[in-house]
Amino acid sequence: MKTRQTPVIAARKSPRQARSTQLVNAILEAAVRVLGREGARRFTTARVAAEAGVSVGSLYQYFPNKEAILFRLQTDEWRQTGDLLTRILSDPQRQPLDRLRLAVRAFFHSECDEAQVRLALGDAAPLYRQTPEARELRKSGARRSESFMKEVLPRATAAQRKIAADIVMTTMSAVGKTISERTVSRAEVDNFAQATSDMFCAYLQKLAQN
Amino acid sequence: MKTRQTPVIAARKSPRQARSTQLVNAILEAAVRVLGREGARRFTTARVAAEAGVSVGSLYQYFPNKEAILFRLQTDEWRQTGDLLTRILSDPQRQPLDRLRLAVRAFFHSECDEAQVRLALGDAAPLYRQTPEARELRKSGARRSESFMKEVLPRATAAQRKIAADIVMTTMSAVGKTISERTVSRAEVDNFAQATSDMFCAYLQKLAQN
Amino acid sequence: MKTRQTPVIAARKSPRQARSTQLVNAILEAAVRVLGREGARRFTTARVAAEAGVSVGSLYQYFPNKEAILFRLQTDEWRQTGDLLTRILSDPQRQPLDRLRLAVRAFFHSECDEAQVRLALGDAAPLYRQTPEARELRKSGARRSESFMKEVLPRATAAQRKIAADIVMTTMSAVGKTISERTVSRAEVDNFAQATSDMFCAYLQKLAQN
Amino acid sequence: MKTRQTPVIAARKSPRQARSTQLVNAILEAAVRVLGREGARRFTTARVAAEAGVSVGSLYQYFPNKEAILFRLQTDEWRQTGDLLTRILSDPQRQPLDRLRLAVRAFFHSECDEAQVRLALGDAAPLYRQTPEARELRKSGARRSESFMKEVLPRATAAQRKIAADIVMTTMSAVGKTISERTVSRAEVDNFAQATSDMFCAYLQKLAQN
DNA sequence: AATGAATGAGAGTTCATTCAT
DNA sequence: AATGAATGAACTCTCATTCAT
Repeated sequence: MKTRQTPVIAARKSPRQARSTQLVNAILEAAVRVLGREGARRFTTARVAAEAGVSVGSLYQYFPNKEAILFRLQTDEWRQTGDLLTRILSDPQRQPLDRLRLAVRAFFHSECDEAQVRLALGDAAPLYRQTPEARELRKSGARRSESFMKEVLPRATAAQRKIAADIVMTTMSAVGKTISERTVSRAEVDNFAQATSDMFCAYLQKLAQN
Repeated sequence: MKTRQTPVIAARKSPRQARSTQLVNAILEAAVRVLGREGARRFTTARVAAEAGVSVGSLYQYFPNKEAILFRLQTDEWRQTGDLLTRILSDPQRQPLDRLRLAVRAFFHSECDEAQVRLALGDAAPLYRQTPEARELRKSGARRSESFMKEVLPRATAAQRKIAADIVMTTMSAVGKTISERTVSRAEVDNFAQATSDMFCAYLQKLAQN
Repeated sequence: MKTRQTPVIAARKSPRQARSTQLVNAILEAAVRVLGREGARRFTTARVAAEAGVSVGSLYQYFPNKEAILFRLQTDEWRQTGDLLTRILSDPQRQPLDRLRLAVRAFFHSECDEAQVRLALGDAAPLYRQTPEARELRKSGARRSESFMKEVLPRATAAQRKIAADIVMTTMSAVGKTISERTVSRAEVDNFAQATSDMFCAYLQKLAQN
Repeated sequence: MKTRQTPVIAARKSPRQARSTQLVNAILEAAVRVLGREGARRFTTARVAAEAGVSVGSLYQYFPNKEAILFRLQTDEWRQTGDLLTRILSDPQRQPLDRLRLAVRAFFHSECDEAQVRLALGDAAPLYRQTPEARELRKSGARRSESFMKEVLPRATAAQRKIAADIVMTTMSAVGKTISERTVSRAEVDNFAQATSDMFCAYLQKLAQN
């Protein structure tokens, strides 16, 4: 048949039993390995199934299609990163801008871990982009970021905070992705995180003055 | 992406060369249309050839493989954008930071033109990423940007200027790509360009103070 | 993919050149052999291509999908039979009811030729039923039949002729198909044709009396 | 096809048998629904089992394979229709030809009920055609029909009656199937039944005269 | 008896590339 | 130089059936 326009990517069944969960995990781990080793182009259901030591049929019992696997991988990743950022940005022990610096650094490093997989996942983005779940995660990121801005820009209007939040988050994520694509050393990543944070801080301080 | 046009200098070439150039252009233009209309997934040599009114065989006479077409498209695009930025950033009539603001705006708008094609080209990136030409173009971008920084940060060290140039350019290009993926109005793009410029200016002014 | 709802079954290209025509014919003949030998269930594009001594790719150059092959086979068949019936039913040399008797006999025999293939084609009907072309052919059959009824029932109303035409044609085709499914001898087919004709004649004569 | 119901005699059976019967009926009812809703192409054991609220394994405990389900469905249907026809055709209260008219009408309407399922069942015919049971049912139909002909054609030879019975039954069933495939209104079905009966009566009356 | 996860052959279809004409 | 028919490996996904639990 025919190629589906908007692919269905919700997981096929909620793995209630331990066995299922194991299988799903085995598949996801295999997917990461295939993606890392072979790249997005050679990421096929057959290869993933073989790598997971599972039959294609079983794979399709848990994921309705190839996109669903990639989507799940990306979603898990986004959720993890989101949690990390939330934890850092809402730590009451530190000054807001210090938290921001830490967040940038942590985010950049997390992006650079398994850069190969991330790259491949990015390459596969056309397969899962524009799904409701992706939108939802973006929104929750926006909420987190705006609530952080309340602390940094207490006197700004909601609109001002919104744009500041948007620009900072967009920049962080876009730049993080870019540097993860250049294969760079930890030190270089730190430098980049430093510079990026400097830029954010300069910007936010200036906004706070007005 | 501006519509490709047969360059005037083609008239000077031998008939054979002129023919080739025409063909190559026809193919490139067709490729843009196919990419825009069908997306990266359905971008096939057969479709491009048909769209160009040319046989597959002829296509392969001018491009060794599918990737080469995409690469050429991206390269041309980068070159055009690079020229645009060079022109704006080196305009002696305006203050450096004003030039930067103009550059960001122009770049964002250029990224948002034919966003569909750009997205598709991005999706196709795995096919041409990491080629020497891509590297070369990045370097020349870096040079342009560093020379601009000499004007803005006259007292900074080369290393400082380098990192500032890097962060500004990386941010501009990554953010530009991101917003071109969200389908947004001209006004929103302007807002984003404004905010991004504010951030750059705040950062560079702070650096200039030290 | 995905299974297409209403399949596209128009032939992919009009075989202008002799080569193409040969190929198309080779494929159609191979299809008949596969259908006859393996049945509708095992009728696959791969098998047809192999039987035709052609690659799958070539097959798909001439037929957009599997259904199209079956549809073409059925269409050719219908057209042939339609021509045969038209020829017989409009022969001015014979009495109308004699023509009808001949038509029934010819039709039943034609149905019983290659009964195996016909059966398989019938089994495959769900794949091509309800296409515009199929409808068109049914309509042209109805026209032929109604014009024949003008001769047999000159004094009947259009509505009466229409229903007579419909019932006779429907019966002929339905019964023809049924007896081709029972594997029967030529003599038995003749007997059946005789009886069916008797029934038609009794009916039409009675109608003509009123 | 009437909705299947748990027969009253099930109460007399041992609990084990009752359970089996219930399960078999649940599966058969589910099969009808799947066939009607999804068509022959998508009629799968998994779907039937799910629809019946039963595991695939259980399904295979009662039916050796997919074909068996369809066969059973068709068989039941044939038996029901056969009973209906027997009842009508042997009613001593009415004239034979009136009974025939009633039988045709009842048969056509029964064929048109759940036409979707019947169509699907027909599409699935290759899976169960040519089984001994199918043959047996056809024979019993022939017997019923020949015994009816004894009343209508008392002076005809056995051979004459045989062929008359055959042609009438074949026509009725073939035409019934055909009109159930065209989606038509009750009124149209009545018209068709009327015309078909007229044809049968004209034929049989003529035969009776000789 | 009942379950339903697992299997894996097999289906339809696409497409980059070649090469005889 | 140009054509475009031909190739066939590769891909995604389905489903009848089995069998360990």
